[in-house]
Amino acid sequence: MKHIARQFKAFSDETRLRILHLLLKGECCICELMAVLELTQSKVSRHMAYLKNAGFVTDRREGVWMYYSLAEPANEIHACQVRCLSGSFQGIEILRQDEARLERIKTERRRGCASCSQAAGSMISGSGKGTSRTRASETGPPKIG
Amino acid sequence: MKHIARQFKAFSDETRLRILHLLLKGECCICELMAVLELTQSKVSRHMAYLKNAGFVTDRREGVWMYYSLAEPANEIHACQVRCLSGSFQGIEILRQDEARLERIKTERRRGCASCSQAAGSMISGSGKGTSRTRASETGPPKIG
DNA sequence: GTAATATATCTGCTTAAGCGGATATACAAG
DNA sequence: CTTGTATATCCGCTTAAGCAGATATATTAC
Repeated sequence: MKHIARQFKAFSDETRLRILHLLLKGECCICELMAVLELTQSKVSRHMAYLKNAGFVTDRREGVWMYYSLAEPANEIHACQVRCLSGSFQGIEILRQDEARLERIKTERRRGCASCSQAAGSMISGSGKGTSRTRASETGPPKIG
Repeated sequence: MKHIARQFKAFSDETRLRILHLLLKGECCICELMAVLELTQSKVSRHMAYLKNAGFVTDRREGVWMYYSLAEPANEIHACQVRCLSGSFQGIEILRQDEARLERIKTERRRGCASCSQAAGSMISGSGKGTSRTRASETGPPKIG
């Protein structure tokens, strides 16, 4: 009973809904979510912990990067909740925008540009580094596909 | 978007889930919910206001009594949410108990016994009054069917 | 009008969420 | 080992939820 309330509570925050919506499109890492939703690192991380705790999300480490994706539904209730969530996302403008931005960012990454340097600061302060390859992108973790 | 978060938030409280579960079985008045769930009057009333505000519940006045029931789904999202909710209630022991208690209380009412006298106090303090008919039950508003 | 009853709302309080910013941890590379 | 990067967690704060108890409103009966 408490668990059910907790599950719905996971859906009761606008930021978490936007995150879940992006995860419906596929696996994301924290830095992608930060970039798409323009949120601080701690905020994204905290919400991911919440969603993981509620059982909706799983993570996978790949080097330094954590990749998050929707968990396989544990039971019919869980599956129903996710379907319901997905249905609720129809026709919401801000979510369409998020999706477009995510695609752009994923594409940029494929072309070798790092969407993530140091959290919400050093990329801006060290402005030259944005276009030049970072060591991180050379070693390749945020490659997709 | 905010609206969706708010709707799910309506499902994120254990008391509200229990109330919604009872309303799935049919119309109830505040005093029935108080009796079944053993809650204070202000607590039930507050949650009803919340649910009404979120669009899940409508009310109907009949004399002094307010009857609450699930609102007709306003759209497919709403309908889906209610289906999902209903599915989430399967096999939860406390909800089965609530349901049984509701049936008992509705039956008692049909036989003329008042399940509601003054809110959570005078019925207990004035212990003799519990079994004797109150004026309210003589005039008959909480009759069912 | 008064009295009684059912429900709604306000008041003051406690607890939980959510936040930004700081710090800690985990991993990779040298 | 040190350095750098990505993420997680802690700290202090602010705001929202939820609560009991008190009060207000609405309706009925007289």
